[in-house]
Amino acid sequence: MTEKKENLKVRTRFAPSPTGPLHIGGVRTALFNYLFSKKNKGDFVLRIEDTDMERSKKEWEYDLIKNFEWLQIAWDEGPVLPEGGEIDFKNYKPAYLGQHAPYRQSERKELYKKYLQELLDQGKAYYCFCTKEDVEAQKEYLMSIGEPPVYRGKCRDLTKKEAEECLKQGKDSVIRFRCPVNRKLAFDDLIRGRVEFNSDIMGDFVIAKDMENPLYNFVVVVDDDEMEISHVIRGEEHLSNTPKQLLLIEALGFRVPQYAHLPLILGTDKKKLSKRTGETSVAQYKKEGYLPEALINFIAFLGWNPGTDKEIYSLAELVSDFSMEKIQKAGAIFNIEKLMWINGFYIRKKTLKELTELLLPYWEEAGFIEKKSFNIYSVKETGEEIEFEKLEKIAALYQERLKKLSEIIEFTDLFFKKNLIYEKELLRWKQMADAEVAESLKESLSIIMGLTEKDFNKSNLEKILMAEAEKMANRGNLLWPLRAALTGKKTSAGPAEIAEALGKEKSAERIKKALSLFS
RNA sequence: GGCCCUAUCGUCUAACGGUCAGGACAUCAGAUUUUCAAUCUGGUAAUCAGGGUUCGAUUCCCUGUAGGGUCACCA
Repeated sequence: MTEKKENLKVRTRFAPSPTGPLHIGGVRTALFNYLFSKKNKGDFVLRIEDTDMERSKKEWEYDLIKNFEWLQIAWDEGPVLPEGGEIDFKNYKPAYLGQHAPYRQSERKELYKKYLQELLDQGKAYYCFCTKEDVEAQKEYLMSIGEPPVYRGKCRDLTKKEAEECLKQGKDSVIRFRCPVNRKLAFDDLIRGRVEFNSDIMGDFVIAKDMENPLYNFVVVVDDDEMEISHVIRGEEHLSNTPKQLLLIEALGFRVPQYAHLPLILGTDKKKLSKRTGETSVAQYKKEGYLPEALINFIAFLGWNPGTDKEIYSLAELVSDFSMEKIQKAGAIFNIEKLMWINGFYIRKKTLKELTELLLPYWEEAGFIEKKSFNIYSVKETGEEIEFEKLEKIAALYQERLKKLSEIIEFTDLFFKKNLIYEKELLRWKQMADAEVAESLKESLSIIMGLTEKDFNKSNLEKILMAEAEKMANRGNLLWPLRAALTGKKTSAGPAEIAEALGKEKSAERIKKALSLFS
């Protein structure tokens, strides 16, 4: 039964259930499957496990595909988004790419039925008519005496005739797998090495509610075989499902794939990453302004590393350097600090145009600007027009300050607001007296007014400003009140660059406003 | 509770059985700065415990401890 799929093409799969938003753990599993298959010139398959019709939703399936598109993780086979705009989820059906379509389990029921019937006919599976309550009570009892809580009902000894009789009477039933007694089940996990289980710990588990509703452990085995999956790479939470699947594979006469159980991604509480201990949905990270390349780079390094000091990796580089042997065995805590650092790094790497384009939706979302025509936006609060190049200048000021794109809102509101609201005290640098602050602002104002519209740029401003500032006891005496007047903030980029981005008129206006606080 | 998995700085991790136990993030100090950021320099910081095996264990073995996963008519 341990005949391996050697010499076969490498084929991996990611098989999510569309029961919620795509989460980080899912991305990691998908990523490693993708990397391994690409590294080995193989195929990567996406299969939608929607056998649980109650919990599965097409919206989630759509969300999943959308997010992978954003992450740029592409599959060779599986569902792809239909062309066109609005999605009607009631009738939503993806197109399928590949030889083994459909890739949705809900559309593959005939296949499962065939194998289910086969197991039933061979007596390897049987109908069970025990009530949920009875099974539950038995489990609790077994647990209380320290035995494995497995099904040891009587239905396994029912003759086919008796079973048929019960079926005819319309008794509630499920289909169980006849689990062999005291069988050693071993496999060589690519990450963990040899792992052994005894068949007695699982009892006769349920493989289908009925002929129409097969369950996870059964369908996985059928699909993986039918789709010729060579390597099953999945989270460690599936480790204990493996012996059940091994048994099913044997019963159905399938070939055993190679298994690789990935360490879990942990929350700060060291438990499996969940909503409680940190954001888990990819969509949320996207919304906050994490770049896909940062997320991929970061997630790849959760439980894997190339064995060198290189830490910045594109998806393509990951493919070429990936190796299963370098995968960690222990779980890894999702460390948001490092993600932020990597994200900041990738933000700094963007061209100004790219960055500005990425920021546009955030400014629009915040209600700062509105697109008017190609390259022209209007500032909503003032009605002024602002062209893309100007927005680029603003973006440039914050490129090295951003850790995530959404931060741009709090950084740049000053460019889009009519009036700034701040305390008078903000304008004071160290121990300056009121009169000194006013004097300083007047000096700045005259410098600004002294420049023509044409000469009003960062380098000219900096030259004059610094020359003046040097004359003072402390450069801050000139620079701080000016910067504070222009921005209304404790922290920001330098005054010259802010003034340039703001423009002469607006800069002057802001200084006058600040000055008015001292009269 | 049964079964299974795991264990190096706070975090992610490197180290054919021989290294001053290395790197990155975070942190601290310094340089640069009007502020913040970025950048540069430097520092603090780890082999879970106890037994073996060995000339020599972070590394191999055992026991313990701790953490995690899983025991559905979910996946």
